[in-house]
Amino acid sequence: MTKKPAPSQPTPRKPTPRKPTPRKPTPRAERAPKRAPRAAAEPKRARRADGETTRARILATALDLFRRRGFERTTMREVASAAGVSLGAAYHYFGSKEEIALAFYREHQQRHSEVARKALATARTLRERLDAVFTSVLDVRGQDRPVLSALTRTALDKSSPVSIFSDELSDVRDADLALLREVVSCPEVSPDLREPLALALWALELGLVLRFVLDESPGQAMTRKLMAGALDLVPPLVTLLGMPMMLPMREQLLRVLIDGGLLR
Amino acid sequence: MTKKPAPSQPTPRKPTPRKPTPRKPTPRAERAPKRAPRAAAEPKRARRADGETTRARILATALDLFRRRGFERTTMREVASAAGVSLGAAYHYFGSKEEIALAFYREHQQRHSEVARKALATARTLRERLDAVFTSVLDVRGQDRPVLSALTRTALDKSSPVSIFSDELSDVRDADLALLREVVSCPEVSPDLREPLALALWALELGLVLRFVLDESPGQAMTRKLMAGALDLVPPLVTLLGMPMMLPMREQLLRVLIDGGLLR
DNA sequence: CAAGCTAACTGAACGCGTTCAATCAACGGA
DNA sequence: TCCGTTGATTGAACGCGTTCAGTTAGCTTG
Repeated sequence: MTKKPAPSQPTPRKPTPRKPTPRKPTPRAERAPKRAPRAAAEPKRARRADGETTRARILATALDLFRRRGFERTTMREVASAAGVSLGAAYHYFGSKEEIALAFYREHQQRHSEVARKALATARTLRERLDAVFTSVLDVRGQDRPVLSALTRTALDKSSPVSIFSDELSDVRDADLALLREVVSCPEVSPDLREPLALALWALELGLVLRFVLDESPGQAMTRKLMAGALDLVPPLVTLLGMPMMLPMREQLLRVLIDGGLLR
Repeated sequence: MTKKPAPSQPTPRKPTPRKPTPRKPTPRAERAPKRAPRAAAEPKRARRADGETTRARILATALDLFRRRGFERTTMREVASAAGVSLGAAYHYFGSKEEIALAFYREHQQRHSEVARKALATARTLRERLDAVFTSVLDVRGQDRPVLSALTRTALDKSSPVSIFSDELSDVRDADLALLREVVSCPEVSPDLREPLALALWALELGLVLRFVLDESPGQAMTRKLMAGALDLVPPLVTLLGMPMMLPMREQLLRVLIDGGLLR
C-alpha cells in the first residue's frame, strides 16, 4: 500500500535544500529498570525498546562502522540493519547521516578535553601547557584520522548543521576555546593579552588538525614537527608582544579583531 | 533492452568510493569550419556537434544555473536538458558535478588574476600592493558568494579532486601564490623574507575569503573591516621582522616552516 | 564501396540519502 | 472497558548523482 504514483511531475518536488531537522526525541527521564508490566517474568527482550537505548545502539553501531569502513562507504542501510532496526528508525533518531558524525565529533572533543586537562594539571610554563593541549589533540584525533578526513568536507559548510561554525556545535567550540583559555592563564601572559591569544591559538589548533588530517607522511611526522616548531615559537612571541614598544601594535591588533567580529 | 535485473545482491556493488575520472575527450585540433561533406547546403545544425563546442555549452549552462539556483539545487538532469543534451552526455564531458564546479572556480581565479594584476601595476608600497590583491579577490568572489558558499564544503576534502590541495587545482594554487609573490616583490621586503611572507599572505587570503563567504553582515562589512585592519598591520609587522634583533626568531620560523613541509 | 575505428551521444538502471504515510505498543484518563 | 494520544517503528518510494552497455555519425584505410 502507500500509493503515490503521480508520475506527472518530473521536476524536483523538494524546493527546500535540506534544513528541516525538527527532531527532538530525548524522553528525558529514564523509565525505571524497564520491564513489561503484565508479563513480568518474560526473559526475552522487550518488543518495544525505549528510545534512549535504541538511539545509543544506533550511534554505537554507526561509529563502529565508520571506524572500520569509513564514513562514505558506510550506508545508512548498513547502520540500520547492523543495529537491528529499520532504516526509518535510524532517521527517527538522527536527522541525517551527518548528524551521527556530529555525535562522533562530540565524543572526540570530550576525550580531548579529558586528556588535555589531565596533562595541564602538572604543566607550569606556557610552552608545557600548550604542549599538553596540542599533543593530546593530535593523539586523540590520530586514532580516527581516516574517518575525520572524510568529515573535513562538512566542517566548513555553513549550510550544514555540522559545520564548526554552526550553532549546534557552539558547545564544542566553546569547550575547545575554554581549554586554550586555561593554557594562557599563567603568569607569562599578561591578562589583557589572554583572550586574543587564546583565540589565535584556537585558530592555530584548527590549522594544525587540518594539516594533520591531510598529512600522509608516515606517522604524520610532518605535522608533529610543525607542532614542535610552533611550540618553540609561541612563548618568545608572547614575550615580544608584552614589551612596551609593542603597545601600539597590540592595540591595533585588538581593534582589528574586534572590528572584524572575531573577538569580544 | 539493456537488461540487468540481478536483484540478488543488496550489498553495495561499488567498493571504490569515487575516484575513476578517467575522462579525457579533448579532440585537441579544431576540425575546420565543420560542415556536412555530402549535404553541403544544409542550413540546420549539424547532427553531430564537435566535442569542444558541446563541452563549452554544457559548462556555460551549468554556470548560469548555479548562479541562478545555487549549486545544490541545480541537478545534473537540469543542466543536461537545459544544454540540450542527454544526461549521459554531460557525464561524457565532466566526470562529476563537482568537476563542473572546478571549472567555475578556475574562471574565478582567472578573473581575479586579471583584475589584481591591473591594480598591482600602479601600486608602489607594500600596503597598496596587498590592498590591490585582497580588494580584488573580495570583489570578484563577491559576485558569486552564494554559490561559493556551497563549494567551501568540498574545498578541504582531500579525497575529492576539487580540494584546494588536490593536484588538479595545483595550477590555481600556483597562480594565487604567484600573485602574492608579486606583492612582496618590493623594496620594503628583504629578499629572504619574501617567500615565507608570500606563503603567509596566501594563508591570510584563504582565511579572509572563508570569513567573507560566511559573513552575513550587510555587504560583508565585517570582512571588509577585517581586511582593512590586516592591511594596516602587515607592513609594520614586516618592518619589525626585518630588524636585526629579530634574526634568531626569523631563522627559527623558517626552519619550522621547512620542517613542517610548508615551504621550499 | 565495405570494413573498422573512435568520439559523440543516449537513457535505463543502480545505490544512496532521505521522506512519509501508515502501523503498532503502551499508557492515561473517562 | 474503550478511546485517544504519543512515541517507536516500518518499508516503500522519491530524487539525485553516477554508471554503463549500447547506438550513431563521421572519419580513415584497404
